Amino acid sequence: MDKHSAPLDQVFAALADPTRRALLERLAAEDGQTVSALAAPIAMSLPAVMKHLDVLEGARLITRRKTGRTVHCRLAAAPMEDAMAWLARYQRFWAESLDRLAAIVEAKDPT
Amino acid sequence: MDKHSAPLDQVFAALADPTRRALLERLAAEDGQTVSALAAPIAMSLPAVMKHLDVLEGARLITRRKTGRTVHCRLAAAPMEDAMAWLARYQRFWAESLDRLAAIVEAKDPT
DNA sequence: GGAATGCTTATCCATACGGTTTAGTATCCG
DNA sequence: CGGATACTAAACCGTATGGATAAGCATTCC
Repeated sequence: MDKHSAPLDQVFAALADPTRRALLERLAAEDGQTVSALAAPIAMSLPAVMKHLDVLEGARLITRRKTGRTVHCRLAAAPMEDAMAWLARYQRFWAESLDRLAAIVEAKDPT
Repeated sequence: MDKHSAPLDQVFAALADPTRRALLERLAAEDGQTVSALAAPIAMSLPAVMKHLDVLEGARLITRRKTGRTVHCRLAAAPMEDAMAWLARYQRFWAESLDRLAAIVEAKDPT
């Protein structure tokens, strides 16, 4: 189940940057965009965007394929599944705190 | 809904370190542990652990309360909900690829 | 009061990160 | 062939990160 995944370290680190999250969102909206198409709307030099793509590829969140002189990027969301699985183990804690809050509210107002 | 949350940047960055994830896991197992109790099993200086706790507190993933000379840490999982919400938007992409795989398998074996 | 405990602060260090500019390599077009 | 296009590589820079030590407070205990 983690053949397509990268260490959580790299996945979470990759997701910690807003530019990189934006790149993923753009690929989610339209997959297979070229490097320069992705870079165009970003107020940043091409090499800087390249480095972000390197990080995303390192975390296996995208794949790149060169055809001719253009490189197309594809979203590879699989590692996010592991990240979500990790987070899901804590779901009960925020749910629980809501329950506790409800209990407190209930106790304060015994109708 | 994000009153208790920190920017995704900080949450994901906090989660990107294995020491910090381990600290969260330990608090999930037993909440309210003291700083030194948390630090004890970690092969690292106390100040180093302190800095990790600072990062976790900065991401609002824990809270600290001092009583006497001991400080107790409590898990505050709420920001994880935002992180999961962000990831959840991509769930269809990994689900989709599984569907595709299923379709391929099915096509290859037309019984 | 004095010593031990529990945490914090300060300083320092090496490496990683996020950005820049400049230069280089393919590839396509005319 | 020559030039434009699309990306890549290299060098550099400031700041942040993750670690270490050493010293500094409070607080509790004897």
